[in-house]
Amino acid sequence: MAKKIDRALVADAALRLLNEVGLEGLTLRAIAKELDVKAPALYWHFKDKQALLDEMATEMLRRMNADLGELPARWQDAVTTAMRGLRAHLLRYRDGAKVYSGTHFTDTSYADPMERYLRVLTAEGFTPARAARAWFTATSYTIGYVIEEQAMGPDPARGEEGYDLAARAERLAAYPLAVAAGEAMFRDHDRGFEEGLAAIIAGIDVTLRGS
Amino acid sequence: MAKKIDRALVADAALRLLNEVGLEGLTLRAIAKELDVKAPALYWHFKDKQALLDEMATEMLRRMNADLGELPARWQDAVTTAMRGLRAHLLRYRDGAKVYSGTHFTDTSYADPMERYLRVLTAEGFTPARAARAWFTATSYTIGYVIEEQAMGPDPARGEEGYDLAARAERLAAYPLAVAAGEAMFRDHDRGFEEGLAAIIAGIDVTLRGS
DNA sequence: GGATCTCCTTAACATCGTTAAGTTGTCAAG
DNA sequence: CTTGACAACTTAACGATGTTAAGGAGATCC
Repeated sequence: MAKKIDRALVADAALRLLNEVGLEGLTLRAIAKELDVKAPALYWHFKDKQALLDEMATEMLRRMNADLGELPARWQDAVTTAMRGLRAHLLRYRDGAKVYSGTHFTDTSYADPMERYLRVLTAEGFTPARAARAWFTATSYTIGYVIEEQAMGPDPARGEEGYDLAARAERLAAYPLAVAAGEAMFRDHDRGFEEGLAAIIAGIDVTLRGS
Repeated sequence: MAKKIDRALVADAALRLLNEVGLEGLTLRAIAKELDVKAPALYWHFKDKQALLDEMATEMLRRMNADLGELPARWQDAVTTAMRGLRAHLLRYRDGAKVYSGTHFTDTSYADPMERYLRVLTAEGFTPARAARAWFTATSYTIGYVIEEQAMGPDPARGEEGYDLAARAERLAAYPLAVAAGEAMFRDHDRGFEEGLAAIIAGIDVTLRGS
C-alpha cells in the first residue's frame, strides 16, 4: 500500500507495536509486518536492531520536548515539570524506561531543551557544573523509579494482576517494616514519585545551589 | 569432572561469565559449558532463563548483604553506606544494574537486611511509611545512576573507548551548558554519585523525617 | 535508452530459548 | 542380588530470532 518507509515511520510503528507486545515481543519481523514490509528492509534504514532502539528512544525524547512552551522561572518548578514530563512519557510505552535507558541518541535534538532547562538553573545561582549535577541526579532518580515501576506493574500479556501484597505480607511476617515498605512501594506510584522528587529537589536546594 | 550442580552453582557460574561476555552474550549454552554440562540440564534447576536471571539478582543481593556487620546509628550514614554498597555490587558485574533491576527475587533473604536498615530510620524519627519512601527514593536513584553509568562506560568487547567528549562538544557547540553537563556526567562517576547521593539524603532530611 | 542508484524481496544462515524423549547413576524395597 | 523408582543429565530437534547475501523493480540521470 503506502510505500516508501523512512526512519521516523519505522520508529513510530515500533513504538506503537511496543505497547501491544512489550519489549521482548518487539521483533524485527513484527515491526516489518506493521509496515507492510519484510524484515530485511529495515536494514536499509538501520544498521542493526540497536540502532532502531536508539531511534525509538530519540523519538520518545523528541515527542517529550515537542510540547514544551515557556519554562517556569523558578528552577524547582522547572525541574519538577521536566521530571514529571519525563516519567509521563516513559510510562506512555510498555517497558518505556528500559528502552530509553542506556540507549544513545541518534541526533542532537535533545541538546536544545536541555540547554534551556540548565539555563533556568544557572539563572538562579547554580554554576554550570552544579546545574548539570542537579539535572543528572533528578534524571537518574526518575529513570530508576520508572524502571522499577514498570517492572513490577501488572503484565496484561500474562494473567498476572500486579504483585500480590497479601501473599508478600504473609511471607515477610517476621519483618513488619519490610511489609510496610511494600505497601509504600507497590501502591500509588504517582504519589510515591512526587514525594521522592520533592525530597530530591529540596536536597538539591540545600547542597548544590549557591556555594 | 565435578558433577552435581545446583541453583547456587549455576548462578555463580553465570555471574562469573557475565563479566566476560556481558548480558547479551550470556547464553544458556555458554553457561552450561562453564559448568561442563549441556544447556538443557539447566532446565532441571530453573523453569526458564528469567528464573536464572532472578536467581542471579538474588545472589548479588545475598553477597551484598553478606558483609553487613553493625549498621551505623545515624540514618544518614546507614543510607549512605547502603547505597554505596549497592552501587559497588552492581558495578562488580558487567550490566549488573540491568540484570538487577526489574527482576523478582527468588527468596525472602532480602527482607532481613532491609528490616534492619528501616529500623535505623524509624529509630531516628521516621514513620514506617516515610522510612520506606526514603529507602525507595535512594534505591531508585542508585539503580538509575548505575544503569546510565554502565550504559555509557567503555565497552571492552567492541573497540570503543568510552564516549568521545571532544566530538560531543563539537556537535553541541551551540549549547555550552549541555557541553558542560556532559563533562559533569561522563567523567568521575564516583564523585558524581556521591554528590547526588548527598543531595538526596539532605532532601530526605528536610521533607521526610519528623512530621 | 542504457546505466545508476534507491529501496525492497526472497532465500538462507547461525544461534537462541525451549521441549521431548531417552540414558545414566543412586539407592531403597523386596 | 535384583528390581524399580527417582534424580540428574544427554541427545535430538523445533520454531523463532537477528542478520547477511544476492537479486529485482522502479525512478532518475546523462
